[in-house]
Amino acid sequence: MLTTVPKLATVSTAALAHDLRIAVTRITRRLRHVAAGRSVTLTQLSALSSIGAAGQQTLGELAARERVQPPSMTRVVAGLVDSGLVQRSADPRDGRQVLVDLTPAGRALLEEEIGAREAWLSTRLNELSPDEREILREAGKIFVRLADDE
Amino acid sequence: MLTTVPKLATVSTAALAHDLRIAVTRITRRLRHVAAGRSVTLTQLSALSSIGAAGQQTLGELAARERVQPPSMTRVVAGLVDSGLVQRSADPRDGRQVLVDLTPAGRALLEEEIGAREAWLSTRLNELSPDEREILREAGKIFVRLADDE
DNA sequence: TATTGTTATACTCTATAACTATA
DNA sequence: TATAGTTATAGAGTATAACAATA
Repeated sequence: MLTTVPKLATVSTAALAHDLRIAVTRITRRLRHVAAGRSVTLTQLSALSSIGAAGQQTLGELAARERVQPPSMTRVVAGLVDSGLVQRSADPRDGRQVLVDLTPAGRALLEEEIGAREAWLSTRLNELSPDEREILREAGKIFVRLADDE
Repeated sequence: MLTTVPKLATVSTAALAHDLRIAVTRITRRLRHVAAGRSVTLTQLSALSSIGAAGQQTLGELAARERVQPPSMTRVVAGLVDSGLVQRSADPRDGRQVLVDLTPAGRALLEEEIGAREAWLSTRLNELSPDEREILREAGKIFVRLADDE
């Protein structure tokens, strides 16, 4: 069951918001649980993905892209550097800034992660109908748009 | 941008899984940020919602329903009890068990939260098209189903 | 003086292991 | 001995405040 007041769910945006909060909370819990024990955490994977998508960038840019505060990103990057997946270098033009980029190992892991068809979520998605997958594909785009909203 | 390898996103389930992980990570981050400073956290709201939906139940049942381990639920419930939103009582038939239920304040808060049209997510959802809201409604159902999957 | 990033600290969320109370 | 829940502890994820280095 998705909501405490099922009838509202079909008519009210506020109820949809409530249902979505619960749904997102639960799926996140499950994804983090499944991710436990893997080589990178969900947060690290998200950062890795952003670096892969946008290429070498400053830590501040990466924090903004990931919508976290700089101190949080400092910690995430430190973990990735420790794992050999990301490298830091000084910005030759501005000594205050730190440039981050994927190492070859980081790029390999990112691609392996994308291609990991045996992953829990991939398996579950394969059990869905094409229509349901299309819904999730569109929902993912909307979520990212909402998350990026000012 | 949703993925590092946009072309794959339209053809591969694995890539969809990756995109969804990122999307869910980001929207969760945003929702938690928006929730900060409110009276209950997302986790507490989720538990409150489960108690509201299923009524008085044991702590173990609630933990199972929320898909967390009992120690985690002990802490969540302790916070809710401290806030006066949930009450605990001994099960008269089995002294080992603890029954939890909403207090009137808990029920009121849950309903207020559901009806909080001014909330960030509600506002954003209202800016979407009806079709987009329908996608999110369906996606929410699928997420809950996936999260409950064995 | 303003900006970039780091360190220190704290709070939420969750887990496993060890323990207590009851059955 | 088995079960329900709690306590102790730990790790991930995030934040704000204070600081250092550079511009």
